[in-house]
Amino acid sequence: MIEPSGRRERKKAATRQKIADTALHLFLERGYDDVGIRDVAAEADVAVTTLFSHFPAKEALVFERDQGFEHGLVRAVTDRAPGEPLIPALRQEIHALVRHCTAPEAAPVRSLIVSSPALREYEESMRMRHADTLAAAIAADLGVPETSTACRTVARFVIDAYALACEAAEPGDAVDEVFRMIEAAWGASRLA
Amino acid sequence: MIEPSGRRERKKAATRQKIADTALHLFLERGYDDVGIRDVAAEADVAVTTLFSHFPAKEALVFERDQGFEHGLVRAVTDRAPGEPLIPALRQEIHALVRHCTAPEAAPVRSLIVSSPALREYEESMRMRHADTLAAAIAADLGVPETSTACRTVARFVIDAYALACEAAEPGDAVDEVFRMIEAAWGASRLA
DNA sequence: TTCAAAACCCTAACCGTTAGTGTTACAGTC
DNA sequence: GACTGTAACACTAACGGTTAGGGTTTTGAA
Repeated sequence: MIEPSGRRERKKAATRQKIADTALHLFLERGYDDVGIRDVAAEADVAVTTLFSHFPAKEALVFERDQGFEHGLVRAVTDRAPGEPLIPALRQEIHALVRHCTAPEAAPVRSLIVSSPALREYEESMRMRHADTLAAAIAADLGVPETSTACRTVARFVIDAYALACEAAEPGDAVDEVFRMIEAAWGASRLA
Repeated sequence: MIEPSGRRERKKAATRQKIADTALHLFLERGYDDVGIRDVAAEADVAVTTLFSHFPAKEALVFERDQGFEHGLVRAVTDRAPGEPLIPALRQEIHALVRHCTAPEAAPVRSLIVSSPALREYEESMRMRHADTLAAAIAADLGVPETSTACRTVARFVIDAYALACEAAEPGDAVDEVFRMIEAAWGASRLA
């Protein structure tokens, strides 16, 4: 109940930031597989255990900037104007997210991820959790049970749209193309 | 070019089988996390290095029986009667696969997988590779480039159908429901 | 018979991750 | 300002999956 004020919070955030920055820097410099956790910890001047108290796994160091992905999707559902249809709102959000991750300044990190199976797997598994969260948000918004197959399906499809577009030659066009398909799929479900 | 005849192949297969059987037995008995690779190797009476020359990772021991999943999907595309439409063929195949994995005798292995995050993640990542293979097969069948977004999309959707149905209360109904959506999505793509 | 390769074994390590056990620095209280 | 609980951090040592290095046996073929 007592929320810590000021310095302690800032120091913690600074430590976390320093670890993430150091890690990304080393990874980009020497490659993900050629930098060990012990290297990162040493360079960031923290103990290995401290590193793991801030991040659940080595891979998480790379996706530090990726916060807000899940939150953004949920908000696209919950915060949309009354009467605004679901799918276009999600389409717009996915457009934004895809632009963000295919931006030129994100290219080094992207190629880092693509070049490491461990990172690709980790990302995929993150996205699946996001799909579950999104499905729950959609179900809540529509007032149907969380286990609704249609909600879970469309949530997965939306995450697929993101993944496919990030790998496509023309990401923006890919989003539109996949979303035309999603729109049709949603129309064919009982909940449309 | 020279294919080894007989005994050597059989012995290798037998070793592989023995490792997989021993592993599954131990996992079901004591739980996935409470059985180490060294336990499995000792019980199967092989060296740890031998085990890893047969299986790429601990998780793979659990999915040994799962061979044919990918192959079945691809064959559903390539071996269908001339003129038979794509989606219903895939629907039928997914129905079969879902029945197989929700069958009562598969329940212990299923709950083993569900209860272990590592196994769930490994399965998810396997399925994604299957989606890529399926996408390539569909693209080849339709004579379009492998990078076709519509093909890659529908392949992912089909894999989603499998995953969603396996977790659904009524797997058969879930397959049908998701495939109604996929059918609509496919119809909305340029390739239909 | 001889030979190369395949399959296997053993040892020792690497690396991500965690448990156990302190130590320090801060926040709220007196 | 001293006191105290606790959050953040450190250190050591280990665990468990995985791999490298290097050797031995089995097998198929010349």
